[in-house]
Amino acid sequence: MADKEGSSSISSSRGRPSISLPPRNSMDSLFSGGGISPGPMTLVSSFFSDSDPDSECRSFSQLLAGAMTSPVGFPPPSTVAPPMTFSVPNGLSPTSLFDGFFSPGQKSLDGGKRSIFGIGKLHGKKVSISNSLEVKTILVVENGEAYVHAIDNVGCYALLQLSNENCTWDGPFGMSHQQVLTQLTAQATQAQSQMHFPPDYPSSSTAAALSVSPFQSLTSNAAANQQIPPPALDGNIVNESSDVSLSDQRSEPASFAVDKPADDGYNWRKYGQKHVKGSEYPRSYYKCTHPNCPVKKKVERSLDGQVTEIIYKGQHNHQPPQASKRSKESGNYNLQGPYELGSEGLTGNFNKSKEGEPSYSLRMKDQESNQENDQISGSSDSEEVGNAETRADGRDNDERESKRRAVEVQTSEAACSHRTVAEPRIIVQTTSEVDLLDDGYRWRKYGQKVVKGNPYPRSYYKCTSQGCNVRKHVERAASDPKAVITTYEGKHNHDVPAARNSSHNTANNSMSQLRPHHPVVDEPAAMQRAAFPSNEQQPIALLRFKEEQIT
DNA sequence: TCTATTTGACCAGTG
DNA sequence: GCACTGGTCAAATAG
Repeated sequence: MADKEGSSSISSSRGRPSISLPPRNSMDSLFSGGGISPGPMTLVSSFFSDSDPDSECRSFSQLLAGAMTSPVGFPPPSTVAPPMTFSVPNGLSPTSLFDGFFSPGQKSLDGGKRSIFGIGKLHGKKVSISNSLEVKTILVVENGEAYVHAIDNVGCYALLQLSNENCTWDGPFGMSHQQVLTQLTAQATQAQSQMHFPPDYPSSSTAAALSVSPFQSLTSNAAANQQIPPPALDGNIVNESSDVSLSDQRSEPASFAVDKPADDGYNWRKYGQKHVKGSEYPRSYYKCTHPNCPVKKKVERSLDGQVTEIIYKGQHNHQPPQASKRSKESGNYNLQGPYELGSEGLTGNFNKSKEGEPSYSLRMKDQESNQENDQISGSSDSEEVGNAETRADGRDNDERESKRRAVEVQTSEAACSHRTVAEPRIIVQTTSEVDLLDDGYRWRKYGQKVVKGNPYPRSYYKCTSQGCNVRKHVERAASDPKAVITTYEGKHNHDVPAARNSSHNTANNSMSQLRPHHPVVDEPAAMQRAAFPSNEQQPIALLRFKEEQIT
């Protein structure tokens, strides 16, 4: 594999070997299989191959590729980046960088199968790898110098050399690749403001940075922006949460699949998989790995790894694992913390976090696009839902905790503008106490069963609306018949029946109405209802609260 | 050797 | 009560 870059011409540059970037076709061949063994290259390959050259979202590499006899014919001459030469330290080639990235015995942080992020060894050098939405990078630390090897989603390669003069090296990765990428992104933002792309040219911030000055030392910016946090560049998040984008492009799921579902702040262990009837895709079952935590989730994904649906069940009885720990364990980054974003461009795309707020709250703040809401919803968990409920009903936490609730966070299937794959549909199912019993919908009891240890039967209801598959289970506590556990499954595909949707039920149903899931900024329910008067006008992310009053 | 995933078997819910 | 289906367990397997 290391020899597969035969099309690259090696020359000397500043004492280091350098290569001229081969034409796009050659680069494609490097990353599109053809004897490439599974592993990181496969990952890269799939990542690249998924890019649609005809899509509207064109990346910087397409710009570059266009300048280099690109088959996609980009970019317009006025925006063509100058031909570039890329240097590679110690004779490493772009392909050799990715070849055998994780040597035997080395384990990537997500288990070594799909190395979306990890630290490994390459030719005796410690390297880290990450992928963003558009750019994969490998940070190679060698003799106190750092090199960032970046490959974007159409296979264009660039090498950037970092000076350590102004960087803090507190370890082999003192300056993380996130920081590097942040620098790139910051540069890109600046570059974007200086470059004039055609109107139909979606920005590609990180890419732009690379295309503008692939060899530009990042030292100065690095020093100035050391506090700039690493935004969520991790592919795991991008893939399934897709909450943060490096640019103002719509975020999109990466094409490569990951074994672990969305990084929602918790650690999960897969305990089963089954092909479910009615679904062409297998369903995976995950448990929260925290001891005694009952939370589970089901993830359905398509054959190419795209998550089509995530269903959460239960409530975490613990705090999310420390982000730093998770970073080590799963390769994800801490989204918490006081971010000091160094550029307006970044500010517009990344959400700051309030200190102490969960990372998923970070993602939920200031959501503008529906898709972002989608991702955020997917990242949320029961605790988050609880927070949202608190704000929604105005009750204090204690009371809330004593209430039974069934919350459904539903996301629509907004597709990326240039993708046909739907975003995952995410449902959160939790149960706790509630007063019962009219939730506005009409139910048909279809079963009842006496459970061992409980003198009261457990009842099963189905929504009576034709074609609606929502069900609920109602169980009374053995100790207190007024304490009822109601579990909802599924999502109503219709409005609340009119007769129940008016008059006295209006107030009660205010929680049942579809509401935007926006736990940070509270809105009067009436306003939200006005904004989303029907299911057909649902926002992408919705919360449905159901409370039932026992009579 | 350890850990996570896979997968067939089993069980409970549902029609 | 039976058959089907979804959810879970746990041994086998892979990394």
